[in-house]
Amino acid sequence: MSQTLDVKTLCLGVLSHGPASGYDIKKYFEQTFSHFYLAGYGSIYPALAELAAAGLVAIEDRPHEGRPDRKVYALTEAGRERFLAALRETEPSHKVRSEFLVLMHFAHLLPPERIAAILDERVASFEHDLALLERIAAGDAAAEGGCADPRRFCVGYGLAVLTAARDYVASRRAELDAPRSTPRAAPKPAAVALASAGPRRKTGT
Amino acid sequence: MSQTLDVKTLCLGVLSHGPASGYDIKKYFEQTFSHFYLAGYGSIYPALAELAAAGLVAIEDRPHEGRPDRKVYALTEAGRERFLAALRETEPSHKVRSEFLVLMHFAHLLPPERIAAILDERVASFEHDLALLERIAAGDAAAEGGCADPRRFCVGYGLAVLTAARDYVASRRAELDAPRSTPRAAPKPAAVALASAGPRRKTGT
DNA sequence: CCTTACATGTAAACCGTTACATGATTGG
DNA sequence: CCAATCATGTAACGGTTTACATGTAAGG
Repeated sequence: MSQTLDVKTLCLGVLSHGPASGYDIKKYFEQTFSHFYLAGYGSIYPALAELAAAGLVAIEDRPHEGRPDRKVYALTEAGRERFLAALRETEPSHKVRSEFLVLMHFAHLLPPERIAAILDERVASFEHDLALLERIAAGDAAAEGGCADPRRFCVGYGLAVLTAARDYVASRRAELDAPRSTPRAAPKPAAVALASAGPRRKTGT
Repeated sequence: MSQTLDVKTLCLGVLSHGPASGYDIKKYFEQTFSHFYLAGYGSIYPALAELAAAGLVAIEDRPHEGRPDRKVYALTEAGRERFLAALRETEPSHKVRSEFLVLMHFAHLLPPERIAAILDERVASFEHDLALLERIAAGDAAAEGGCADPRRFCVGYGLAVLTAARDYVASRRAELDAPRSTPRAAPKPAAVALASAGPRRKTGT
């Protein structure tokens, strides 16, 4: 079992939906994988070159005037088999790398304005991602094709998790603006429930 | 603004809580950062060596009999400043790399048993992480020190997000065992609700 | 006019993971 | 007796990110 799925394999995966250029593949990554996998041109183009050298994809050159030739890649039978084999051997790991949470862990070392700015930015970012997913969900509902089904899991996952994340961060952000009432007084049930899921009354002062 | 926070900087951060050995630091990473940052010995030890060479940490050698000498690292003033500067310059990014979601995206290419196994494993993994966070939350509540406060945000975040993730995956897993009712009937309001984050009564057995 | 989108690629730097190497003590 | 814990480190490998390099066409 290989722990990781590299860009090369992901390119095969994208091409399993149909032929595409490197540029198209990048677009696909951005639209569909953006909330769980990232790849830039710097990894996609070399990956495609290696795949072509290995006979896993076929290239069709479509000359453009002015623009560089558009190279359209298509999965070969060998490529399809390789991709299925890779899926079979891949462990379903799930990793987060969050500078945001590290910063919040060390929040006591940062000025309050910075904390507020960080939280604002994160809420905005989550909302941006949510908007993207909602557009996809709406499109799927309209299309109603069988092919939309497999994607739905990931979209639903993203909506569920991002919503929870946004709500949590937003509620903590709101606390920063209204700290006067109870700097650390007892009840404040909403915040408590949020922070720990284990209700915990601070024995005030 | 540097996009990323490397292991070197994170070591400074851990040491800002007090002196520790490389071994201790790894433990800290596992216990406290596990759901948003990973680091192994292979990156921690070289990082500490570089930090020492740069004068950002001081080493105190504590000879042990039998065991290799325990090297306890402590932040120097220069180290503390460097860490604060790094925090100031760090963007609060937040990235996910999920082989799990990639596999689910291509679920139509995998046998149903595999899908079931993947979902089961992921639910188990989320529950493992949740148990860890709940232990921390419980410990914090007991300790009740001022130092617990900054950590609380991250623990609360983890609880909120992991709970949502676990619930979503578990509900989808349950559907696999009871798929007969509506293979592809027209409206299917339940499925829509599910895909968009609604917790959902399992249409029992 | 200027920015965005289209379109492909290379090279080097940077980092992290993995595997290797060593070895005593404690608890089941 | 075997596994886990304590404890540190190196070297090779693999992979991604970043910066560089080039150029047209359409739309605001």
